[in-house]
Amino acid sequence: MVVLSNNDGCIVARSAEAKALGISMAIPIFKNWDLVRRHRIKVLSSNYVLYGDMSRRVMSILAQLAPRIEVYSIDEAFLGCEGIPQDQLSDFGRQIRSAVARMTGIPVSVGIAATKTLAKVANHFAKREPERKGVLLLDDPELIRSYLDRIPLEKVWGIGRRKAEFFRRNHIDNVLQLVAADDRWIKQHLTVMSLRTAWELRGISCIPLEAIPPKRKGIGTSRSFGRDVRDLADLKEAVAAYTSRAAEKLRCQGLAAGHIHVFIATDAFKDEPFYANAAGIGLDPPSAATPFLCSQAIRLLKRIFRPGLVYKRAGIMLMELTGADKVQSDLFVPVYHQSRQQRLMETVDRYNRTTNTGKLFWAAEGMGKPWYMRQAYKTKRYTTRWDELPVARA
DNA sequence: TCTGGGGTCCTAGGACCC
DNA sequence: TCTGGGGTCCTAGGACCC
Repeated sequence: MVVLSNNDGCIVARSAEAKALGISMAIPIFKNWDLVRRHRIKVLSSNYVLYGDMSRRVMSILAQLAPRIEVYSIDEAFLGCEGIPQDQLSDFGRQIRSAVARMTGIPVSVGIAATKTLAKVANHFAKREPERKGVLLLDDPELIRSYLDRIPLEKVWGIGRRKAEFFRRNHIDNVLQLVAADDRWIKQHLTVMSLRTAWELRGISCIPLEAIPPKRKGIGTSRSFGRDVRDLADLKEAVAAYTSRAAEKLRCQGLAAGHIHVFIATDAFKDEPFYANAAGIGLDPPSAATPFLCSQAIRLLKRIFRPGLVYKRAGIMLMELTGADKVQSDLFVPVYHQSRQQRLMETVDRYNRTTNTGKLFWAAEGMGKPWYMRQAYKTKRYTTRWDELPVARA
């Protein structure tokens, strides 16, 4: 089985069987259709509603078991192990693994070590070495060395392809050599980011656990189109729909935006000349009202739209975020907080949260949405919609 | 024919201030 | 011949993460 990115573009997840058949990560599906048909590989669109719900379930189990939790991404969390005796850490890992499996059916792997970076190394091997049964504690210096000796540079958290290349050009071919490298040299050539990585690999914590998520700096929504978009009218609909989505995320976190940015682009893979442009404007006072944000977004779109082109992608970014209730009052302009606009938005959001059928949306988003992304192989939202519950057959 | 989306952080360089 | 020192803010670009 393989799972595709948005717009059914690239392969972004593969089952063990698909990996064994030589299907590589992040390859466009159209380059793999032969293999897919030959081996009857199941192809699925991604289903973010389902993933989001399962993620929340897993994270809430972890939050009950661990003293502290930092939810790092949809499928990863760092847990603080304060107060758990050293000789019980492996047991704690096994307990996490079995609780999550029992309550969600999802297999997880657990890496335990003195720093986040080393815990990620431990996890890397917990996942891959069957004899570890999904749990690996890295506390012994010799054990740590033996694993650092075996993990490829680019698999270390914070070292990507470019940095690994740079290290190799400079005769650092292995993580142990990086650990032994000179601090000044690392800082000079690769900034403090890599210096932190090196220290973390030596067991000195430089990246603290963040139990309270830091304030968001920007909220964006962008999509590739499911088919050619040439008309300003279609682009306006798409930009309005993306703005509406981003504004929902904004209000969900109680924020207002002080800046809005719109961008559009043609297909970079096509032979035709590539056009991409962006425009932004400050919003004073900051707002979280969809109609206002949409009107601003469409004004910006008109500034960058060039007729006669085939557009492939558009997006909007909301920035300079502040708490909606922290916005400075204005003598001449009504602010969003406690306005009729806000009451309207809250009513719309509440309706859309509590109803299962249909959705209240702005007419500017359009009805047909011909530009909407492809999702030809979508599974059901099994856990969040009454009408899409899994069916058990006798 | 068909190639994802949403983020963060750091640095260098420019423009400006006194 | 010789042209200061100490700051801030902003942006673009690059690298990384999932």
